[in-house]
Amino acid sequence: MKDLLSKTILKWSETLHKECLPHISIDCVVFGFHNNSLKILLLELIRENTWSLPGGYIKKVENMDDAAHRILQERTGVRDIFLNQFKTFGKFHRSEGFFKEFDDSFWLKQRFISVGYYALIDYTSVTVRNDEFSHSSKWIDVSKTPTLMMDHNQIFQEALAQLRRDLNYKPIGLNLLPEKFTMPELQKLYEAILGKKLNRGNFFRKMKRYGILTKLEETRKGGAHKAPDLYCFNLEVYNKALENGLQENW
Amino acid sequence: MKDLLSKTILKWSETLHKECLPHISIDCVVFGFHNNSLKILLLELIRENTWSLPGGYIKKVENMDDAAHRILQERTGVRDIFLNQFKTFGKFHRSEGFFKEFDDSFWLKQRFISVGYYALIDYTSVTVRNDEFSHSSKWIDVSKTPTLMMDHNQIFQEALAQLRRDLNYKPIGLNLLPEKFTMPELQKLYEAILGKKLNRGNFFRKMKRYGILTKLEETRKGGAHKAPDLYCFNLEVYNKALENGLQENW
DNA sequence: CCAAAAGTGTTGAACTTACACCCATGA
DNA sequence: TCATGGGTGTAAGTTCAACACTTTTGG
Repeated sequence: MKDLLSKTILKWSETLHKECLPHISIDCVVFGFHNNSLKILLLELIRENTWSLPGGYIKKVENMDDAAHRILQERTGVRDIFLNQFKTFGKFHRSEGFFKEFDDSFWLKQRFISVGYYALIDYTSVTVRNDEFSHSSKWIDVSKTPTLMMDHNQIFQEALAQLRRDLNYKPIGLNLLPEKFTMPELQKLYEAILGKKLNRGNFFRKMKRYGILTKLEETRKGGAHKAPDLYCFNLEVYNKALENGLQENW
Repeated sequence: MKDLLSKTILKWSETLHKECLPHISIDCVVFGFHNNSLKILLLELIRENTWSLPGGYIKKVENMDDAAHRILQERTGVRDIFLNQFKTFGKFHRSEGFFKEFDDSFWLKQRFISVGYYALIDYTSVTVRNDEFSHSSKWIDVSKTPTLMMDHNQIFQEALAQLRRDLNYKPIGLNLLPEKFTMPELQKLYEAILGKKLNRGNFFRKMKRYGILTKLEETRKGGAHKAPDLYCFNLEVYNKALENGLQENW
């Protein structure tokens, strides 16, 4: 076991042991929206063909939610990320296999219970940074995710399911889109999350009825066709509406 | 610090240290339904006026979900409890205060991140057992909960909120009611969870439309008035219906 | 001019809410 | 007989799905 990943983990073991709580980790499913499709941020580890969700550990004197924010800020450069804790994964064997051939003294080989968060990020505001464990970070379409390490595929699937359930209860559009967006973009986002086509006219009317959008004076110039109107969210109405949830049936 | 609670904790410290994962605990909000009102199971600790949610720790070689089941089985005697993990609580200061005056060597004084589960139990099938830390266990109406230790009031509130959201997605009636029940009982359960009155005729029609109930030949004799019909759930239809959720609007 | 975007109209079905009314029946 | 439970009727209002039609406008 002398590959680069092993060496890197060994190097970090002592620091992690000193600073972080043992047995508890955080895994993040970071959603972004680009080119009309929903994507998640995946890391390719410095060991070949090993994909992982971004994650990290909780410092001994740090709130758990703060740890999740810190982990993602280090990774994406974005402050004030919208984060939602959705489930904690605690199977005894969940990381078995992955660290099999590592030395038992490796801090990362201990049993971990992992708290899952999903994050919503405006794709355009992210500059991904790699760390010592990962040589590349990529946005991957949710329908084309590769096999991930440990139980990360399951964690991702549960995050996506929760995202769907949360669509009418959390400011999902607000956090996945840039400040200004067009109606077709918003519709495509909803379609991507729900995994089905929606009727344009009805979608328009429904959004209008909610009253959560403010139509701006500007339009988006430069496209090949008619310039679509730009909208932004009316934060006051949006947040108030979410208290009781929007409509259920799509 | 020589009161009974301190002594008991000290006595258990070594065993817990050997057998359980540090820094991780489980707290359970156990819901039951009795006398037309929704109740939760609370423990009165052997220190006076200290109320707590039932909880415990995860063994080093045990799945987290199994730990939750074990903890509740020891407490209630019920196997196969319906359990739903709803949120994990990880504030750094969440247990601060409570163990302030305890010796630092106490295993329970370390920082804990607590995984919250809510449980649904048929009230009639429970025989509560106390343990060395609690001298009594009581079912308390959700609207009359006392002040609980640490952040347990918050944990309870979040469990109740999640229970409401889950009403159309989880077999909540099935797990809170005895096998056979009457339509007024089912309606009272829904009213208790949602915290509002529902129209009887419409409730009846809605349940009928779902097709999740099977009307039995028997009636419940012995009441002061007309004997109400007994129903049970049609498990096949019920489970299938829950896959996509029932209706939203109550 | 064309294709995309914006906006409106319509229709039937389904569902909700809020009543009211009738019948059955156990003690 | 009377309070409770069971069951149905109805009317108004809302929402949704599906479809079609018109208008606008950038390049």
